[in-house]
Amino acid sequence: MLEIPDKPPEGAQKALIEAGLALFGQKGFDATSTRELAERAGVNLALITYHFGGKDGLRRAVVGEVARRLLAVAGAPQPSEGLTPAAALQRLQTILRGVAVFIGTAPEAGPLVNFALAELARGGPMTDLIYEGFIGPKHAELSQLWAIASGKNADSEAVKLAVFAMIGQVLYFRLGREIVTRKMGWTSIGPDEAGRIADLIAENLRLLTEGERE
Amino acid sequence: MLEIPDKPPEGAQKALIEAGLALFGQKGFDATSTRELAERAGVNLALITYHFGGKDGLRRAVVGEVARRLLAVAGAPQPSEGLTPAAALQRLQTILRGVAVFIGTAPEAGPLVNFALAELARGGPMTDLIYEGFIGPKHAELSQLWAIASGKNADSEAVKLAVFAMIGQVLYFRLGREIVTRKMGWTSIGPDEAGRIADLIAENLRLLTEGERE
DNA sequence: GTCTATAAACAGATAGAC
DNA sequence: GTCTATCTGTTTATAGAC
Repeated sequence: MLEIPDKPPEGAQKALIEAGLALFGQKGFDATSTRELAERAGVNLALITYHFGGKDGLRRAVVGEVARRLLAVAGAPQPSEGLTPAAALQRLQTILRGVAVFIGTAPEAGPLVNFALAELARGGPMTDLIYEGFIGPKHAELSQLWAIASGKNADSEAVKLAVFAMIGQVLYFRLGREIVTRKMGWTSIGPDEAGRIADLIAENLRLLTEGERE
Repeated sequence: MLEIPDKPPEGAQKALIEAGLALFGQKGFDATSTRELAERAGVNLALITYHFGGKDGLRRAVVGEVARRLLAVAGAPQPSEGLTPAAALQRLQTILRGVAVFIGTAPEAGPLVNFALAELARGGPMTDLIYEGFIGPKHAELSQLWAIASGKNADSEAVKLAVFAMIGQVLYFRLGREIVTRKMGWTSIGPDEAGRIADLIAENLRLLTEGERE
């Protein structure tokens, strides 16, 4: 059974997971050899099998670590009952701004998000862990906030789809990072650029939820 | 020099490109062996090297074919001068609805989009071809339409970013297809579901552009 | 252009010493 | 827990017959 670890790993395990996170995210799982992983982690090749049972076991461990970190970035879900529409909108904006700045500027965000997206796109067995541990609860929280802000029902199809569209807006700035920087004439996405992206998304949220309320 | 082919390939080359499109998109480039490619294409293994110079040459050929098909789906850019804001909005909605339905329901869309996104996320040499041949021109057209519909300047940062956010909304419904179907309680994304997604995006476009105009 | 046969390198995994 | 040395299968690429 797959689980999300409570505590960060240590020693050789930590080094291997770190190497897996970087290399899997950058080059993809299949393009990364066990020898590369061991070299990058500074440990012996045989330790992959010893600690994780094999390369695929390391993948599972990396997924668990990804879920753990995403949860930390997104913050624990908070009850949203009793919020006014304006307060719900503000909390939505705060959450998405934090995510936008994180995926735009945090050095470790690139491989982490790339790895998570690749796992999700494949729809393989790792999807479950990422979904149940992170996306499921977070989506529910966002849906409730969106429902309050827009005056609609949290369980309605419109609200659930709207939350997906909102997530897509944020993620594309990581996935299409090459395209974005090129088209915008930026050299990279730093704090300034991530801030402007966050501003746009926050404003879009306001327009969408207020428009829905009328 | 990489080029977008004018005409579809034939014979063994076509069969190999078709196999590459399906397998690269589904399993990823590195996870696909040349033997699988040859078997699926129904041709001899050695023909990959003969026709494309190796596995990586086949990847290039597949990218060219992807760009060719995406161009065909999105349609040739049309001049947008003289359009009223309402007409520009309607054309935006038509284009995005077409793309949403295509990536939601076309059987070949999954591997094709997955492959293109994987290439873009990697930011490797294939990015150039996809960007210059497809995304660049299309983004310019969408920006002009958005500018007219929202009353802003097509070269402004706000408009260019808004177009990226819009593209992200559409793409996530393919990338996160597993998550979407699960969360929505759908068994798959068929014409009905794709239509409802398109409706949402069209409505979002209206709210965003009209909101900006005020 | 297409095939068979094979080369040369690389993959992931493991036995056994320490 | 960590290491060396090695096994076994697979990978891509190619030489050469047809």
